[in-house]
Amino acid sequence: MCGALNLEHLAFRQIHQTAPPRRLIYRAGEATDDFTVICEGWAACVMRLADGRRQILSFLIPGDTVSIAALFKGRQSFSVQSLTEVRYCLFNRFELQKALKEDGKVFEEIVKIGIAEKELADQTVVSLGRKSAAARIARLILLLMERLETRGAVHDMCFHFPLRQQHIADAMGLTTVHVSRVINKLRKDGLVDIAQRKINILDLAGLQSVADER
Amino acid sequence: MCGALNLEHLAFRQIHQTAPPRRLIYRAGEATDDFTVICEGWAACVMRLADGRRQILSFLIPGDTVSIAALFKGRQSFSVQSLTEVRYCLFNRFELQKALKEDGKVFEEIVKIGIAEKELADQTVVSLGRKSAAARIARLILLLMERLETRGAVHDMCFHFPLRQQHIADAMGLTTVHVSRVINKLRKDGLVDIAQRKINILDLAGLQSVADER
DNA sequence: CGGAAACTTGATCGAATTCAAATAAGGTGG
DNA sequence: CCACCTTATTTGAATTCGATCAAGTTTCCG
Repeated sequence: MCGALNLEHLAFRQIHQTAPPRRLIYRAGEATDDFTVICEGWAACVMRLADGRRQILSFLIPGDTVSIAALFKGRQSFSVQSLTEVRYCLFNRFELQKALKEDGKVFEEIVKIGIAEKELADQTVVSLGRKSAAARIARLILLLMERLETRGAVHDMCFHFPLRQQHIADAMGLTTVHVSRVINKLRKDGLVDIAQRKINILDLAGLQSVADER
Repeated sequence: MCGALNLEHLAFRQIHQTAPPRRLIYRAGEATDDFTVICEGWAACVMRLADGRRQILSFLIPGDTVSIAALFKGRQSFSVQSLTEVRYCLFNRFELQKALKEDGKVFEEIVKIGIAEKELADQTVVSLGRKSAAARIARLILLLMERLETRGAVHDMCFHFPLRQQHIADAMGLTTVHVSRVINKLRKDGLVDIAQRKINILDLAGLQSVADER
């Protein structure tokens, strides 16, 4: 099962691969003819700065394609790293390009994914530009929940949540120290329970109102 | 002349329009069958928050298309506002969709623009997430210069720069007060000269090194 | 010329960072 | 299964970058 991108019915060459946690799956700038879909586990698109700090552009969950840009450019400006053990599959980008020109369904699918990528990036810009640390983290959790829900990975307001505080910090432009403080506040306020790589949303409305704060 | 997107050779219905400064060209969420290209002047893609504050997602300069998403979805999550007087032209999105399926050149053109949109958004995320106010502003100026250069709008390190400090603040997640202080610092350090809606880059290397700071 | 919008400047405040250490959680080899 | 070592998380104190508040001043237009 490959979730969001439905390519099984096409007789594509698919190469299935597995990576352990914290493995570089793709190095920024490298040429590649692979188009990657995450089948299992979590990964992240990461921009590394000159001084060694990182900015995580997005988290990839099962069903996510890494980037439509790779499909047409064969190259990306960010790296991709596994967060958990990840199973992913590679399509040849030229085969897929050919297919999307011949099959309107595939074309639409790819367009939809590209648009979603951009909309997610825009949401991130709004978070980083105009939201407090607490609101950013609440938004991140809610957005991940939404995306996981469409893939049937949320049950009773609970879902697998393998992000370290370092990942949240690198995605939301914060430090781990501050992420720790904010998450503990969310805990004390009875909004979420995070433990053992799982999250339980205890008060959805409350979390949403934190996300809507400035 | 429509700059980046070359559609003149196609016999499209084009509707040319003009908007005075500070006019809403498109309201977030509205359905439309127009695909918009900026021909002259500057505009901005704007996300409005519940409390009235704004986040500018990107600036549009001559030759820019407003958004590839509009082409396929007929709807966007952000508004578009003119900053200066703007001349823009509207294509019918269905005609253009048809054309890009028939003409590989148009298809490639559109794909390239879509990828550039996403890469620009990613750069903004890095700025907002991990850069100081000075570095953000320096990066913004340099990025705008790059884009304007490809359109031949930079001469002797000078270009038209109609952004108010409020625009810079709304794009870079800052306040106007702080933007003023930072810009004056850049001035005092002899890096740039901004006056009369024009900018002159006095010390490119210096500005770049500010942009590369944390 | 007059009024509004944009910019500047100073003083104060506050959210998030930095620095430093302690504690907890996880993973590994014996 | 435990001892050990590494990686995460938590907590406190001090600092800082940028926000806020509050006037001035300048620029821009009609």
